[in-house]
Amino acid sequence: MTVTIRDVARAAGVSITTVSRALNGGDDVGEETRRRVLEVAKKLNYRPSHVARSLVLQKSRNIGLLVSDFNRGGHHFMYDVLVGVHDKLAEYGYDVTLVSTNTARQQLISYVDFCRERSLEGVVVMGIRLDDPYVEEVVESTLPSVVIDLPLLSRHCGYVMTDNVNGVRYAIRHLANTGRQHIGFINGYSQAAVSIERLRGFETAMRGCGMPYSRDSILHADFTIEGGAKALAELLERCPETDAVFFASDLMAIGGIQHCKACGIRIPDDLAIIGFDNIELGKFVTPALTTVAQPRYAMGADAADMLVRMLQDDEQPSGILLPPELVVRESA
Amino acid sequence: MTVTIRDVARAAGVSITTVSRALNGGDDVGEETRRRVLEVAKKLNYRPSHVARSLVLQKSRNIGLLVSDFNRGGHHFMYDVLVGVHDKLAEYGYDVTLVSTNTARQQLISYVDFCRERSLEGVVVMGIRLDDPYVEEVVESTLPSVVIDLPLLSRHCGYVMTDNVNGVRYAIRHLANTGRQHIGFINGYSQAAVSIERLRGFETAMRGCGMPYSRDSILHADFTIEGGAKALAELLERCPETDAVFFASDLMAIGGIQHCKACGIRIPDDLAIIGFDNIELGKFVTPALTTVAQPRYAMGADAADMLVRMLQDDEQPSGILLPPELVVRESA
DNA sequence: ATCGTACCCGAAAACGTTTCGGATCGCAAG
DNA sequence: CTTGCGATCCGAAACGTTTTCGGGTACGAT
Repeated sequence: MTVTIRDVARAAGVSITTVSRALNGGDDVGEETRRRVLEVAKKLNYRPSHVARSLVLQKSRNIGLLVSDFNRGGHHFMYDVLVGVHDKLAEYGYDVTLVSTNTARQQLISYVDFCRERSLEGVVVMGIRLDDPYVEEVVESTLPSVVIDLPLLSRHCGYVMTDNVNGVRYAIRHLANTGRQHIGFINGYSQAAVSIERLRGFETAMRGCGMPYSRDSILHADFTIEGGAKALAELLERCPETDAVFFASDLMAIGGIQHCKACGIRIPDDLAIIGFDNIELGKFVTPALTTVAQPRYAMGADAADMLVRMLQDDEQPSGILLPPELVVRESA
Repeated sequence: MTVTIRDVARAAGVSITTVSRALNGGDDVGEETRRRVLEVAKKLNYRPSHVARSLVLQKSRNIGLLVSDFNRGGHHFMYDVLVGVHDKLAEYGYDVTLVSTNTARQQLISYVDFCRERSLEGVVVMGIRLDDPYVEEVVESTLPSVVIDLPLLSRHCGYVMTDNVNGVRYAIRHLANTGRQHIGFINGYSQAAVSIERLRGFETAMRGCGMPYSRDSILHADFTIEGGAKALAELLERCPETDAVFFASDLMAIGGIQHCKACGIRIPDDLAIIGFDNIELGKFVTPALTTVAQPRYAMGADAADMLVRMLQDDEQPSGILLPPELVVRESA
């Protein structure tokens, strides 16, 4: 049925050793023989079996893409990162297999064991949170891994994330430059690593602009539209003088916009709004959302790149911060 | 380093044959022996090597998810389908590896060969078009496959798609029921299979409602926002009496909305608009978009399900039509 | 004593590769 | 004539499993 190296050897009148060498560019095979072997291999449409090769080489050239929670909000984010990871890995000749944590299978065994079973050489992790039970495993295991959006660094674990601190600074600076005086901040789920970073960014940026702010003007929501709307309502009740709000995600910002529409608050005249993420949606809400863009595809590609360098050149893992970009539209 | 079946055998004082049998539930192994083997295996944290097993069983329990063009518009669509495919396959104990057609690697060898190299047992295909060179390969190859959104049926190839005809009918019926008299249709890229289906749906639905329409009121665009806007402009020029438009995609419909805003056309008073896809965006544009929803996750899950049944029970492939749903919001 | 019958268990082949350590040959050098 | 050597090739082991086939043991019946 399937044509093996033995078939090629027989058809070319040489040993399988010679076929292997001829195909893999080994040096001790005659020029004439190599030509014949290549020709026969092509005629038979021979494809070397990756699983047999993996077995003997003890390398699968296969890496896992671990998605901690597949059906969480950030579709766009996940998808773009995924494509970035795939493209870069394909470029290096690696395959990628999907690994999710929320299927019944993975509940039973640890994800490291899951990868060991499949001889995955490494793994790119995304969608994980600080309070996730996986964090410990990722950090301590010897399985090479790169985490997206969570600053985990160890002997075998690196990370790539957006430079949230500077991203927030761009936003705050823009608000200050356009004359806003009382800036509120609606942050995300407090156990998300990005929330911590963005809070730090907010505080340093405010201080950098010499702008006073009170604890009252910093709220937490849950990254959803409804959460954003509710949080904004509370913020405005606490601090009625607020004339600008920075949301830690576009979805929450859109919730904010909806709240304003419902209350007759004019954007950006009465209140300026800036989000974070640059989801496609933001371009189409009215007013169009000013936001901080993350280089999603690049995050995936860079993560893959770092993982490959760890595997091939056994480079030390590192932490990479990718520059965000302020996208000014109508809402601020 | 890694613990193999041999280590377990040694530690348990039995042969590797017995270990294999004990772990896989073979029947001719003593109860006491089995207990001991299981215990030792657990203590050593033994994980059977999938690649070794794949080699001897000649089955990889691994299926490919072929994405014809990763970075085309339909992010949401692709992602949801992907998750559906993954979840269902995980449930059955299959792994899924990503296969894309637009990397340099896949340009060199056919996708069937790509799958053969990796011993993939089957493949779910999405994002493919009628004029795609892959179509022929998918249909003719003996590699079990299920195609999303393209009605390809052969000995080893089935498909699952939304019931576009009925989806369109729901939309048209809604427009007719709300008193619209002159309905236009802006279709997508003509080589997309769904476009053909949707055109068919439009024609039968219009006839079903006893509503006259001219060829002039049917236009083609390219599934993009800009394309939708331009197409609507031309439609209104050709047929100024138009009081409702059905777009073959939400993105194009949103383009239509933008055009209306720019021209001062009121929605839905002057013009009713309905889209197709139910992308997240539609909920947030103003006016909120009325649209036909596709069961994206279910499409992926059903495709996976069918593929597994082909593999395990060698069932014949079939064509599955999933019911769409009309989501009425503000634009019609 | 012989036979049959369960019941356990192991040796070895097989899956398709890569690679190590020779083997053969021709030819130049001693 | 031996020796050495480069060039070219091959045999066989190894990777970690599953499975076929057969061997052994114990026990009861003939």
